[in-house]
Amino acid sequence: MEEYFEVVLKNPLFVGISREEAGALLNCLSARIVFVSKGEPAFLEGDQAGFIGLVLEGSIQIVRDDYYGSRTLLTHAEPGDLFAESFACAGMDTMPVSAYALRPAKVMLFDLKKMLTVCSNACRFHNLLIQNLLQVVAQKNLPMSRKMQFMSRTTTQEKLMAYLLDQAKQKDAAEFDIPLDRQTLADYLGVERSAMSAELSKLRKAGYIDYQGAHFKLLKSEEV
Amino acid sequence: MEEYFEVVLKNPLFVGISREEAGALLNCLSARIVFVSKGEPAFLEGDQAGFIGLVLEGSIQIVRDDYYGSRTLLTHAEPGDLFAESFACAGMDTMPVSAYALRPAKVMLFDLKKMLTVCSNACRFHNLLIQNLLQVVAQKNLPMSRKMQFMSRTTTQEKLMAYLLDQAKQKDAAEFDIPLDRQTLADYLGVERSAMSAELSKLRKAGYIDYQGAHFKLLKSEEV
DNA sequence: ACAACGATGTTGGAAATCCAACAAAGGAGA
DNA sequence: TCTCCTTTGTTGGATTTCCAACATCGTTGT
Repeated sequence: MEEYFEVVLKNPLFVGISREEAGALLNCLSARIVFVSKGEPAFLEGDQAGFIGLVLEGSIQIVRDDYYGSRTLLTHAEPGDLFAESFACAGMDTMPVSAYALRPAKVMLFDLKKMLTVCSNACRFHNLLIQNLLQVVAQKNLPMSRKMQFMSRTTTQEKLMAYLLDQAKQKDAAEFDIPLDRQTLADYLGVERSAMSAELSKLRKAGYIDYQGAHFKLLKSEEV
Repeated sequence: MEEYFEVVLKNPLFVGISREEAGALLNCLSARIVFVSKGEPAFLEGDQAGFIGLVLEGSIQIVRDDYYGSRTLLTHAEPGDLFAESFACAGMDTMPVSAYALRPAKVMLFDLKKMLTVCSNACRFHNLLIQNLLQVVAQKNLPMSRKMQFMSRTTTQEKLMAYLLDQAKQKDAAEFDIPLDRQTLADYLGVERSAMSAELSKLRKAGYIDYQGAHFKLLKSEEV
């Protein structure tokens, strides 16, 4: 167990917990470690929910099979990442998704109930943990609703401008660097890369923006 | 205060709290009621975060002003609805959005700290409240990520099929009623209504689905 | 029954997007 | 420096979507 303290403690769920306290805490939560062979499931849709996973080694893919059985990748958890926490915290009784090991994986599982209930040992961690958990779950909301704002615009130009204006606002400057390359940005906005590049060019020609590589500049203050 | 117990208690945040307990609880949380005139802000971007709002009367709009000041509507809270809870729980120090009263409004404000900290009276509610809050916040994630799955498909047909397959799965039946009318569905999927209607027709002609009004039937089991 | 209205389906041209293929630019390594 | 390779930009044709306008259908109210 001890060899994984570092990976575990770097997760935001455990901020405020020291290495010395980790052992007692994990024990109190009756955390258990599970080995998952490559391609095998960590859990399957329909399995009982109510636990939170943390990847220690390898990687876990969360997938959803549709009505006819064809599969969509939802997320991807690497060492240090939590998974299934939204489902557990939302109070679902069974999992609406499945989780498979993309590579041979070790995952640590926590029982949510244990985390929420003040333990008999009256250890000081529960309150801290619950606040951390709340924060972790809440913080997932923000980037998602932000992304939705961009994606729900109709044209590629509008998506781009919404994204760039948001970046400008975050940096509080009309000139800034974006953290995504073109391909990643295109995927993020849900458009095709080359079409997006073309639209960027148009926006530049029209005098709305200027850019070079990842560096962008907003020029006009009118609506686009 | 008492006259609002009904609105307050119907919110999922307070499940498990009886009408008799409400007074003590709200007192313990030092909940305060604020009146907001039509068009006035309940709070502004940059204001200190750390509180949760609940609409008692009227309605509140959450808006975001972009870098140049043009405004986007994010959400809309009616009596009984919470607002700003994600920002507070995510631990943001200042609000990234503003909230205005669309109609003259009364809102109840809770200090998040008070909610998270076990009170000196050792009242039994805090634990319950925190769990409820966690659940409320987590449950916001699920519909959002679901919607994202649909919206991120490239073509309208794919969006429609993804939506319909999801409905089929939820109802666990190849035949089911959808809860949205065409216009609402189009908005939800981020496409244009008439174009969507046309695509529905094509899918029917191609033999993938059949439908009449809100009643849909999946026909082929191959990929679309 | 009839008119009025809202929701849905259909259609045709304009516009935007996708897609594939290629050009250009920039970096990393030999 | 010179490749090789990745990233970014450009282009043209096929496809899809948007948009506006209108047709159809069912409901509601008179």
